[in-house]
Amino acid sequence: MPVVTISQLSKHVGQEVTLQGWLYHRRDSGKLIFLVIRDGSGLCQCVVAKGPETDAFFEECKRLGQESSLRVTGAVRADPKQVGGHELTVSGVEIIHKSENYPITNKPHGIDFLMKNRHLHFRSRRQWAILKVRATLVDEIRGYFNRNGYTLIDTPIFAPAAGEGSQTLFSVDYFGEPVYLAQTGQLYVEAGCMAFGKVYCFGPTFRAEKSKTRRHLTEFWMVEPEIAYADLNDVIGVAEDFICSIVQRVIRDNRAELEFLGRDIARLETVQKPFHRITHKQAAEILRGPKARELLDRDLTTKKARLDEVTKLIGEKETQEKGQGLKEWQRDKLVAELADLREEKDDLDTDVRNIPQHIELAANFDPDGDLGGSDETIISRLHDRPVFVTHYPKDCKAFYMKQNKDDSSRVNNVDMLAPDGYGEIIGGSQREDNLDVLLHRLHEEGLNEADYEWYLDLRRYGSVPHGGFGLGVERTLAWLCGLKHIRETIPFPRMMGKFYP
RNA sequence: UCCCCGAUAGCUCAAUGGUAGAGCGGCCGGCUGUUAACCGGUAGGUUGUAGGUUCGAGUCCUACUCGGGGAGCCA
Repeated sequence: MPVVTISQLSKHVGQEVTLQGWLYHRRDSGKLIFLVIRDGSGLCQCVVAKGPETDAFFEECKRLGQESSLRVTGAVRADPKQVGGHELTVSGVEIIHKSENYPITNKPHGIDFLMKNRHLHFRSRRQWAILKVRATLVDEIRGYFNRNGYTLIDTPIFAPAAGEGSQTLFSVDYFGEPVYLAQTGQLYVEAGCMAFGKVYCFGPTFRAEKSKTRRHLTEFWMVEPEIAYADLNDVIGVAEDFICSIVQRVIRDNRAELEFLGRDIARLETVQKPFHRITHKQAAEILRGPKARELLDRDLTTKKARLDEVTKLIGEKETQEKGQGLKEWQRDKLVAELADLREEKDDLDTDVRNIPQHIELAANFDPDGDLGGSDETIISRLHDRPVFVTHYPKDCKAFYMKQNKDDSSRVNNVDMLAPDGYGEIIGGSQREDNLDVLLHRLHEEGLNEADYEWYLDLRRYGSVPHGGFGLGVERTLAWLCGLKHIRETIPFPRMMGKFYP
């Protein structure tokens, strides 16, 4: 009997095939058993009817625990009502392993429990869908640069103390000497572009910042292209083209997953060239101006109204839930609705508490300061496409960024803000190619020149204008999938104080 | 580092300071088309830890531990 994957079932309608997978869900009804099988490519309901043909395994199937592994043979039937659109009428079952007491059930679980069971958690549909999109995203990242003449340069993960300066890094004992886990491959990739013209590095990167938010991981993946003979405009052009390419590829290859995740695909389809381009000065004007104020005032009013509404709904549903004579499914529905409402209420509570501060921060925004998280959200929400913000004050940026020739207080850098408040997913710049200016900036930042000798060589031997950017894979994926929390975007998230499993 | 919230059965949650409960999951039984199936039965607890207040603490107070969210910092 041919072994096929569930994703290929449409080619085998009417035929007898074998599936090999795991039991995702089981229901039985006396003389019928419904086995929903998962094989990594999809889900398929397999029906075992009591009869002479199924006698050998019927009773065993009835007791089979969730996530038991098995091979199922049967005739394929198209059935649009079923998950995946097909159903198998079972003629044979081979049980490989009986699983008992699988911890993750079809009822709601808390996030702490799910994260402790992450090694099992990503067997479930939603997590599976997210990680399928991740695989496409990663493939397109590599594909985009490979197609466009970039050479992959792998940069070291053990890095000497000299990084970008201020950030907190993880320290490792390296034969008795302290080294650090790399927080960027950027300086190395600059060396690469002088050898290969256009290069990129792609790998994990590490930050020891004590950030406990839905946007932070301590270990995350970043791709960093670097281009010789490029100015800021060239860098922005590549970033724009690259983002469009990623979005189109994911829409094309993962429409079903995005739909399952409830992502508004039409919203993603609006990601087209050209993106908005504003300078940091223009951003400051927007933040301090009436439009930002109006947006936040409107936000506060609607959120307050919704908070009252949600609070009232919770009260009503709690009363209903305590009432008598409810069917179980009615109670389940209420419990699920209550959980959602309580979560929404928590979010609204924090928003209502934070918005007045955001109003303050925006109104008093320092034109010579960095954009805060709330400022980025305001800017991105006032635009219908991704926004490039350029020319930040040099004091809040890294030493290697190219000083602007018209305004020496600014640098030729760019941050790209994703739509819908997903924040900064790209940060890049043209690099300082003048040795004297670079040395001056290095000293200004209080960095040790000796640590950077090799890097300074790049400006001594054939220095050219060049630049590049870094894109955070997990934040990008959270945006593409419309997720609230970055921890779902990576198979085994590493967060402050968490490294199991 | 700072601020807010939380911890009760394997899981999700209840319990005006007064006898710790329900649903799911497990186990046993019933049902030929179920979709988080349904119906009946059954086992399952040192209420995060340590103190304190009280006749009496899951509930109030203090500290700690762990978790969630946010600020700062960042992709």
